[in-house]
Amino acid sequence: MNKRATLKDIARETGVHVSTVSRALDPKRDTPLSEDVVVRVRDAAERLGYRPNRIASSLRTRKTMTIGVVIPDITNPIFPPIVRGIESVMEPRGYASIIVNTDSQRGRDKRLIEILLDRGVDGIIHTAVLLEDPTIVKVARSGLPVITLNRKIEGTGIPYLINDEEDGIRKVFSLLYNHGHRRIAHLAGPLELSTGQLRLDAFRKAATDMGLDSGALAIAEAEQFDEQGGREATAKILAQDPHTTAILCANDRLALGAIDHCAAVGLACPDDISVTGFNDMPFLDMIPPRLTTVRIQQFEAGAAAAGLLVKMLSGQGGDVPGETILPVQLMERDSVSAPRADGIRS
Amino acid sequence: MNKRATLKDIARETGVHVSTVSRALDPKRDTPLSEDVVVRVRDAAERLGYRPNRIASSLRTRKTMTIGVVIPDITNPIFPPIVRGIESVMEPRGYASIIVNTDSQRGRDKRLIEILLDRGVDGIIHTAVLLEDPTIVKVARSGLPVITLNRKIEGTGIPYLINDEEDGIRKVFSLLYNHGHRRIAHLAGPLELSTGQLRLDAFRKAATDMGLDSGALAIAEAEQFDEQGGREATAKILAQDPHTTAILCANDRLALGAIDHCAAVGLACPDDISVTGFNDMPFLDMIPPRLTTVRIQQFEAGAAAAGLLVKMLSGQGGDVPGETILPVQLMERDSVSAPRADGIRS
DNA sequence: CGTATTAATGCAATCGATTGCATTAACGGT
DNA sequence: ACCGTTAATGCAATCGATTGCATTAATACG
Repeated sequence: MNKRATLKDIARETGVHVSTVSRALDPKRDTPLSEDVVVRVRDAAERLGYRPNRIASSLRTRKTMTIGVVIPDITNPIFPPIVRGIESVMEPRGYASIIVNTDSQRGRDKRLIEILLDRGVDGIIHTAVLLEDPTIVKVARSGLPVITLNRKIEGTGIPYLINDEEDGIRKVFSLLYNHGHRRIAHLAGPLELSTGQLRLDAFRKAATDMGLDSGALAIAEAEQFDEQGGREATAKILAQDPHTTAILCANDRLALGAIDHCAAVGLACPDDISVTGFNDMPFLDMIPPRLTTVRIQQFEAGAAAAGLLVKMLSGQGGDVPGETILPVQLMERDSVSAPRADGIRS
Repeated sequence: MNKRATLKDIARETGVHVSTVSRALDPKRDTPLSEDVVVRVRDAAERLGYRPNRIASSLRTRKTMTIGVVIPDITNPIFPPIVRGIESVMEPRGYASIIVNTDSQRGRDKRLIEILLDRGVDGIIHTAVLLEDPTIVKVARSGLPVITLNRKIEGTGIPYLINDEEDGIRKVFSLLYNHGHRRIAHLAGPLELSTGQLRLDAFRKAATDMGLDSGALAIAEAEQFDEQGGREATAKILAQDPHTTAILCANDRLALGAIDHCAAVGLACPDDISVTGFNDMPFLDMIPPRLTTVRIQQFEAGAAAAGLLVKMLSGQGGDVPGETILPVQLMERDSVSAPRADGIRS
C-alpha cells in the first residue's frame, strides 16, 4: 500500500538535504556530521520504517550484495549442504545468493551465467562439473570474483577449493588392497564431468602406487551418476573381468547400482564382491549393505569457498590462496570384506 | 575489463537517441518505429554485445524479475524437488529466484523476508511452516503477490496450494485398519509446525471416521522432524500403550526413527509392529523395511505454485484460485502387515 | 494548397541512493 | 581583527533504462 520511505522522505521530515541523510545513515561515513543531525535522521528513519532501496544503491555503487551459485542439480543430495555452507557465510555478511542448476548441460551453463551477470552478481561460486567451462573462465577474466568448488581449471588463475579426492580414492583403494583384493575394478562416472575424470585418474594412480598394473584392471564408464548408470556399467565390468572381486565406484549412487546389479546376477555384497562408494551422501548409512565410502565435508567446503569469495569481494584478492584442499575421511562400513578364498566364482 | 555496452553506446553508434534505442529493443513496443532504425539498432546491439542493465531497468519499472522462495531447509530432501519445480516454471519466463532457509525459526522468518523485500522481489512463494506467520501475511496485505505452499493461512486471502494430506492420512489409516489394526498410534511432528498440526488433525478425523475413539489412541509429539525425534516419541507411545500394533508417523524420518527404536526394544517391523511414513522422500525405498508411505508430488507442487504466482505477477490475479489441492498417492511397501494374532506382546 | 492526422523520433524527467565538489559557518592562531 | 583551517552541510551529477510529452516530418484529406 503506502510505499516505502526514501531518503527524500527523511530529508523532508528532518529538514536536511538528502545527501546529508545518506551520510548520516552510512555506518562507516568519512564526512563529519553533527551529532544532532545524525540523531534526528536516525530517528526519522526509524519512525518512517525506512529501508534503503538496494536497487538504487546497486545502480550507483555497482554492488548488488548478491552472489551467484552455479551447481549441477540441487536435487542431488550432496549439494544442499554445500549451499547451506555457502549461505552460512554469505548471509550474515548481507549477501543473498541466486542458485542456478545447470543439469550438467553445456548450453545451460552459459545461459545461466548470463542470467547471473544480468542481475549484476558481485561474484560467483561455481561447482564446476564439465571438463571445459569456457564461459566461467571468460567471466573470471573479465574481473568478476569467481571461485570454483570441487574442480580446478588449470592455468586460469581462478582460485579453487577441492576436497582431497585423490587421497580419498587412495584410501579406499588401500583398504581394498589390504583386505586382499587385487582384481579391483573401477566404476567411473561420466568422463565428461570433472569428477568422473578426476576420480578415474586417482584410481589409476593409486593402482600404480600399489604396484598393480592399472591397464589390466577393469574400468567402465557410467553414462550417468545414478543407480541405472551403475547397473549398466557393472554389467560391463563383469563382462570385462568376471573374476573381479571388488568394485571401487566413483560415487555412492553408482555403488548402489553396482550392488543391485550384482545381486541380480547372484553376487552378494560383500560376501562375493566388495563395493565402495564416494561422497557419503545423507541416509546412505541406512541402506544395506552399509556402504564403505569416503566422506566429503560438503557444508565446510561451501563455507570455505564462500570465505574465499568474501575476501575477494572485499578487495583482499591477494590474500586468497590459489588452491585450497579439504581433507576427506574414509568411512568403513559393511560393503567390503576379504575376497572369497575358495575362488568359487566363475 | 571493458564494461558492458549501454543504450547510450548504441545510441552513439547508430546516431539516434537513447529513447529510440530503448524502444527499438523493446519487443512489445507500442510506438511505431521505422524498420530501418530498428534494424540498425538491433545490429549495433548485437555487435556491441549489448545486454540490458536489469538494475537500472528495475529501478525505473519497479520490477526485478526476481522472486523469493522461503523454505525451512534445503537439506530436507523434500524441498529440492519443490525448488526445481518452481524454477522449471519461473526460469523460462525470465525470473530468477532467491531461496532462503528459515530453519523453522521465528526470528529468521522475519529477517529473511526483509532481505527479500530489500532486494525488491516481485513475489514470494512461501512454504509456510509455522502455525502463525504474521510477517508474510503483512507482506501479502501490502500488495505483493504471495502464494503459500503446503499450508493455508486462514482468512487472509492468500492463495494457497497444498497436497491433499488429509486424504493421505486417511489412506494410510484405512490401510492399517483394513489390515486389522485397531490400536493405531500417531507419532506427530512438532505441533508448532503446520505440517505437524495438520496431520494430527487428519489422524484424529480419520480415526473418528473409522469408528475409533481417537481420544483413546496413543499420540506423541516429536520435538523435531527427524530420526531422533521419532525414536524419543516412539518410547512415549509404547509407554502410553504397550499394546500398540501400528504407528502412523507424520513423516518418513520420524518413521525411520520409530522403527529404529522398536528394533532396539525387540519389536520387529512389520512382524511385531506396523509403521507408516509420509512424504516418500528420495531413497526411502532402498532403506529396509521398505516403508509404506504417502507420496507427495513435490516437483509438481512447486511448478503449480509457480504457475499461480506467474499469473498474479502478470496481473491476472483474478484468475488465481484461492485454493489448489494436489492429489497424493499411497505407496504400499513392506512396513505394514496384520497385527500378530497371538497377541504375544506384553 | 492549407490543415488535420499520423508516423517517427527527440527531450527530459524519473526511479533512489551515492559522492566529489562547493559553500557556509565556526574556530583558532597570531 | 584578519586569515587559514576544519567542521558541517548543500548542490548537482551520476548510475542506465524507461516513458509521457513535445516536436518534426510526412501523408492524407477536402
